[in-house]
Amino acid sequence: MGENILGIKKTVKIGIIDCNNFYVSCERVFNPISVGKPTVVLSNNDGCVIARSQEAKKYGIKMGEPFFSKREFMEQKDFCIYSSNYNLYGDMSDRVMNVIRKYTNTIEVYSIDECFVDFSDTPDDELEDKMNQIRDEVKRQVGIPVSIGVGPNKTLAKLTSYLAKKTISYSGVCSYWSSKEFQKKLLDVKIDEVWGIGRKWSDKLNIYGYDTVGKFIGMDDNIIKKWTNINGLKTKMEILGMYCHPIENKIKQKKVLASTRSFGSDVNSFDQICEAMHYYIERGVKRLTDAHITPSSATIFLSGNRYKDNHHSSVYITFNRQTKDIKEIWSQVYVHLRELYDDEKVYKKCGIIFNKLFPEDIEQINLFEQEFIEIEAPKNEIKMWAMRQDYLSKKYTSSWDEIPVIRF
DNA sequence: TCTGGGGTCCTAGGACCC
DNA sequence: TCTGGGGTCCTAGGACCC
Repeated sequence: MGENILGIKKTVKIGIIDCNNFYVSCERVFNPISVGKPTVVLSNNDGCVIARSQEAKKYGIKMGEPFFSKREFMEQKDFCIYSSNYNLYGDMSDRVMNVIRKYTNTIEVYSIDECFVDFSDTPDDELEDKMNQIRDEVKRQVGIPVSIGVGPNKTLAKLTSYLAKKTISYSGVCSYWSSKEFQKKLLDVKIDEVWGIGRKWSDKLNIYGYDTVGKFIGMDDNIIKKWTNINGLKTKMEILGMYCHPIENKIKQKKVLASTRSFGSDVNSFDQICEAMHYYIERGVKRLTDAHITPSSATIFLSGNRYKDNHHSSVYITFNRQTKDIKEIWSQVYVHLRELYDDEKVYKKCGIIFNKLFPEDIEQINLFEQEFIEIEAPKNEIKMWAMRQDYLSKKYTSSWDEIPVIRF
């Protein structure tokens, strides 16, 4: 190997390792009864489907489908249904990544269920062995099945992985260089399947007939730039074999941290909004503390049901100093929340987004620091806003009380 | 009456990702 | 009845400066 279909020399080998149906696979490790049965995992509030087993996909259950519209069908077909259990998934994700780290020094954890790795130093004739080893060891040690695609850049690694999954003979690992036939097939992939081309852009491209990878790379650069932005053009360049998106080996400093939730039911009381907002602040501060960062400003927002009365209001708050103190944050948030809240409206969601995050050892001095008037925290007793989780599995890996017990 | 040009910074909105 | 949450980045436009 060495050249791709367009005659460009290969210089790097980027792998994408992603967990198959990740949330479903996590549930199955601890609930083997679900293996072989159609299985889904639901979003917060048991709102919509966010993960599906192969069996569920065969029944036509779509990603993002509202649960209520398919609930009866799923019960009839004896589906296994789970509320999302992020404690479990986060922990399983760490375990998967740690196994992969034994095989490579260059890894970018791209999301909870996938990572990019650099295989450039692996000789061509050892690559497939190595990919198989990783896949087997993750399965053996963590119990999660993964797929691996490798190509000259991230976009082509993703495309390789996508196409391989659609191919029956595929056994979990696949290389861009495995055959010229394979590379030709990439040109027929629908444009909306390409990493970096989302719904809005693919709609526009489809209207003008640029509906496949092959047609997209034939487009004029300036047109692409005009219809999308610089990243759309980078996507074309990567499909042509250029290397535009390097692997981010270091953990990136977060720029914002959001803590928000939809309510379990509609809310039209200020006291309940306060309870919810205070709770989200507590959760957000916990995550700020874990990440060793401190905010100096935040945006709070209140919004209605986006499928009914789609109202939204927000306010940007600069704290009197950089702070992680819940009382201090609450006292400043409360004043603005009071102003934002409208008695006439019904709310479905609220939250806080912390901005201007600094590492906790760097203190930003504010010359005009003011004292704050402390506002009492709301009493947590109504909880109409609390989210629904009717199908929650246990914290098998992160709570001593819920560790699975094996009986002989 | 006529009303520059170039630069930075900030924000809102909209696209993308999982 | 019931429709997720948490991110990043780009661009346009306004404020402000000289």
